[in-house]
Amino acid sequence: MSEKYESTPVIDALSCPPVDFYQAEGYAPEESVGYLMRRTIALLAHGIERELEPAGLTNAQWLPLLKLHMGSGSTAAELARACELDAGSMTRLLDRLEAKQLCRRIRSSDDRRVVNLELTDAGRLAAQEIPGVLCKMQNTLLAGFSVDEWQNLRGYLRRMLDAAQNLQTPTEKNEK
Amino acid sequence: MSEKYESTPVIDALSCPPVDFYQAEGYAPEESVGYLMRRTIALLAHGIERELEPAGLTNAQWLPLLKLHMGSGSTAAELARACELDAGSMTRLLDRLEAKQLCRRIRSSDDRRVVNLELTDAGRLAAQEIPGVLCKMQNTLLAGFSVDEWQNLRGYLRRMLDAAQNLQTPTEKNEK
DNA sequence: TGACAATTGTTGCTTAAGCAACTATAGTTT
DNA sequence: AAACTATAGTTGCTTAAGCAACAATTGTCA
Repeated sequence: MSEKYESTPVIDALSCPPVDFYQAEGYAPEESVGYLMRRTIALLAHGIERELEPAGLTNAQWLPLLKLHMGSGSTAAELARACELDAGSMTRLLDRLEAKQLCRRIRSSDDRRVVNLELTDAGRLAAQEIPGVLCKMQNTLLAGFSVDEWQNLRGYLRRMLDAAQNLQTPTEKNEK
Repeated sequence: MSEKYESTPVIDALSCPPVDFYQAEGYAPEESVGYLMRRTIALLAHGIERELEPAGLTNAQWLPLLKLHMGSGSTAAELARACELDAGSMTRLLDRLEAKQLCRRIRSSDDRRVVNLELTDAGRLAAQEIPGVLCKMQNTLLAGFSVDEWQNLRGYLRRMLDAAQNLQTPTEKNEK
């Protein structure tokens, strides 16, 4: 994968030529899309955490609580998968949520391995605040954007995310 | 700088009307720009970590080492600021870097509070690998993008980051 | 039925970030 | 000079994520 421009690069209307946007020599990190996204997400997360602090939720806790509220997973394992989180981390996260009286653990009777999860009234109340905060914060980020710009942006992000997914295992050529 | 749309909101060709892109009712998290960016950054970080593992660097460690190599800070406090990191975290991060023989701590003689930092030969070698990996990974994310699209994207991200910065203290109206 | 495999949840370990308290040193003010 | 203020670095605490090991189940297949 060393030679990027082998032989004659075919440039026509359909195939976009492979562009190297960033190069190791003279690389300025603080101008890269990675840096910009990273900083933006960090500030966004910080803002969300501050808004949800009165509800007793930390940055790590609002996603599981929201997923629980939306019904995307009613057991610990399901919830961990839905949040793309380690099972061990989920155990301890649930410890903290339970300590705050936001949810309950109930051993299942038909499958005695699984723990069913239930929101408490306080948990439901806290969960209801989450979408509003997420929307408000994101609308703030997009202040001044036109609908077209917003759709362009989402398209770009979608494409990058798709590319990032293939980035996990870049060389799976050795499977038949 | 607080009131953007004072009195009667003027909507003409220049000022874009305030659009609420997201609303609490029927909010679908997995389609929002926040979610897309978060996932992309997570996968990107994962990929970078995997690429830098042979160099003995974790995700938390490559930025300080790079900053050190670029000369953006030669003391612990400076480096912490450059990486937007807590001073206490920096202490322990340096503990680990030093344990891996990637950098050295040297007490300054003119200001006996400060600790000057130096890369070891191994540290310099590891640091040199970082920009290439960052570029390669980001170019992968942007595969298929035209230069125009890339510049549009950067513009959008810039604008969001600027908005996110003001999001830190949304109501600083109470200072004279 | 009995051996093996898979799943679920838990716990211990390391890395890591943020906050508060603390010491040591340096600079500033009266 | 003495008092204060600020800065630099460290350490203890909590929250947190990922990994490996483990026990308790459940499912599968010979």
